[in-house]
Amino acid sequence: MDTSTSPMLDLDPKILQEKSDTQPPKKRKMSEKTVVTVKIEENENKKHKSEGPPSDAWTWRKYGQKPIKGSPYPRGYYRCSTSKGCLAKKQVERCRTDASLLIITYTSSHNHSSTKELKQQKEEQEEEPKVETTEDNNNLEKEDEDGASEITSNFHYIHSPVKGSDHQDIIANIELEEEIQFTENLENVLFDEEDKPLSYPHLMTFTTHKSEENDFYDELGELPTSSSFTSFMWGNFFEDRILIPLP
DNA sequence: CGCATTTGACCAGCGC
DNA sequence: GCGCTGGTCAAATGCG
Repeated sequence: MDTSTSPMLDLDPKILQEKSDTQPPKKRKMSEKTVVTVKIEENENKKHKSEGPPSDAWTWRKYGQKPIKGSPYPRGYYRCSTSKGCLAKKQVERCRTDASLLIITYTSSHNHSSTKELKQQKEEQEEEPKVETTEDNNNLEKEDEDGASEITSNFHYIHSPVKGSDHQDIIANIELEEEIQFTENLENVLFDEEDKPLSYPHLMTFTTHKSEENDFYDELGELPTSSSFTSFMWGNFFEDRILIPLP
């Protein structure tokens, strides 16, 4: 990893788009990366396990997994399968020294709306021609404004200004400051306009199926394949993401 | 039967 | 130039 990436970079999604378009597709040195650290509190000890399958937001298809040097945990490679031509990808790995931390690296951006958004748009169009743009930003912001609930999720979301290989230090530093903020964001995103919970049942204490899978991952040190919570991350992504252009 | 996941092989960038 | 490592591909397998 690079030790020279700056955490304070342009956050304009438009710039992201432009850069992505002009950058040649290289295997490494991707044009933009957004790194998000997710803290998974396992105090319930796999009891809540809950990784419900993705439904509302984007769906991700796993296309690879590789053991990462220096980390006991493998890194999973996911591609957005919501839309055929979507270039969005993400990498999910566990923090080397703290298995309760997931480091999610997003690459590229979605060129489509999430299924949830599509549904929302459709409903809006049918019921009432709201004067509202269909841009991702607006939709996501709208979500953010709605529904504050008291969900204290089992995840804490932490933005990580990627720096070097030592995520731990960074995480330790930013966790206290940003945890609160992310908890708030999470609460907001978890609900849509009607205060109905969105597709993050696993974030709540509700128990759904797929629990065995989570167990399996926990035991093997694998990464949760559930994409719903990372889909949520995309929601926050547009507001708080950190772009990390590589040199 | 179709789709998602798994997993080993392959390819290419990067550092020495 | 070579070796290492990360990232992607694709066949096999599993699941709904």
